[in-house]
Amino acid sequence: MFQHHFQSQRPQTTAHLAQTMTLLSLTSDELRQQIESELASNPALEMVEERRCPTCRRMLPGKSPCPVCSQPTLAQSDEPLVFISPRDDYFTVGGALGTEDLPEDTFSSSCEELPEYVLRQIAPDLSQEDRRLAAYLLTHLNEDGLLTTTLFEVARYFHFPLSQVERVQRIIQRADPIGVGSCTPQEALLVQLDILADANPVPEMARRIILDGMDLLSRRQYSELARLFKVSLRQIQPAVKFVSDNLNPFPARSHWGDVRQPTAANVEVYHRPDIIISFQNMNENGPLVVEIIMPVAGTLRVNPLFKEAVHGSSDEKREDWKSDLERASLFVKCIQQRNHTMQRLLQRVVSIQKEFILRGDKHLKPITRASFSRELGVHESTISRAVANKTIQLPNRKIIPMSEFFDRSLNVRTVLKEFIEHELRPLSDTELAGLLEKNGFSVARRTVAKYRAMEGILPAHLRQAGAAT
DNA sequence: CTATGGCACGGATT
DNA sequence: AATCCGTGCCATAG
Repeated sequence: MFQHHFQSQRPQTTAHLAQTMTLLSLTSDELRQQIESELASNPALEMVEERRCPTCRRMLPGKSPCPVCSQPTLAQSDEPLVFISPRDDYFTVGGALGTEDLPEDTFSSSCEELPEYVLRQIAPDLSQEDRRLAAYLLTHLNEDGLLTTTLFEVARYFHFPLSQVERVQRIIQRADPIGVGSCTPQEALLVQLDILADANPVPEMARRIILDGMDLLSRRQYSELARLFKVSLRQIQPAVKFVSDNLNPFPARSHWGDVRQPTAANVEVYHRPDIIISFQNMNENGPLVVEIIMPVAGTLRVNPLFKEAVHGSSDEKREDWKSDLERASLFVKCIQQRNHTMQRLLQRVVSIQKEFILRGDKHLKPITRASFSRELGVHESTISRAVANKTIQLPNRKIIPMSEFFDRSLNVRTVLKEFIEHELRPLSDTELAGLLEKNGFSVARRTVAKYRAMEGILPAHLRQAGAAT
């Protein structure tokens, strides 16, 4: 039914469908490459710059007010606000379109708002002069929230004494993503540790392993670490756990992978999300704003002048150009199709998983891709493609793979973890299964065991009793 | 006998 | 069509 409508509305070839499918499965970064190469090879395509929001620099299609920071409009609807957001952060840094040669960590969309966010927190406490300094420092952060220049450079640039720069840096480091503006991950950890130490007891080993064992720590070579300090593995264990649980060497980055067992290789860390969810106007009670990133400097369209010219001319080139036109319009349609699908998908997903987004893992509703495909009237595989390989940034700056929205067991695992954390005596898997059952999660005993393993929790007889946090 | 981990089957996902 | 994930069944450890 909808399928028919869908196809008759767009009487395209199978090529169209195929291309849309391909585009759908691309991440924003890959999409950028696609668009760039298409743009370069096809003269009929052009990019039109959009108007920018004066405050947040987002590009706004049409004349709509900025959906992210416009205060008054947009009623308090419960529905999330989903829109396509062209972001050219990737380009402005390098100046040119080819940014391939830029180092990985030059910039990222996720840190665009960070400087402003931090500055807003600390600005009231700063003098005019320091504010300028802070602003400068904050524009030299990489995507991890670490400084890309040295304090010395900055001091020289401003002709300020180094001590002054250091003072401002210290203030920045204590602002919200604690440790932001540090020069190294190590420094960030130390700052975080200091701040935590004010309020809570911290393992005395923690400071030492960060200070002298940073190298080994980051490579998770704990036994080496123990040897370095001439203590047993058991003795440094609490400190290591403390550090990995509570500290984050990349202040702007959501999570530091999962620091569990020494499970061999590096854990994947995400940056440059494909989708960003935030609160409208940073208001925690406001509606959610969902940006689907289009990593280009505007909107793509068929160049009307080119079209005109082709119709007018009778060159022998005319046939070539006609095919260019054809291809261009096809490409644009595909992009639009992609965006449309993403938009509808996100609208629904965010609306359903709002609790999860706001309150955390426990509230994830186990939904399936299949149910969405029915709801949106598209094929299952369409949803799969749209979800696969994409990452999404939550309002709390965590970046998670989009597939997490469809994790069938995350909520159960989280609750399970809580039970085990709060248990008074080590509960067996069977008991845990029963406990979960009572709370509305019906899982087999065998599955409890699997989840435990997934979370790196030891079996009951190896856990020590009465672990209260 | 109880608690767990290994293997394999069926449905969901890709 | 190939792969992943939750579960049931069974062997093994305590």
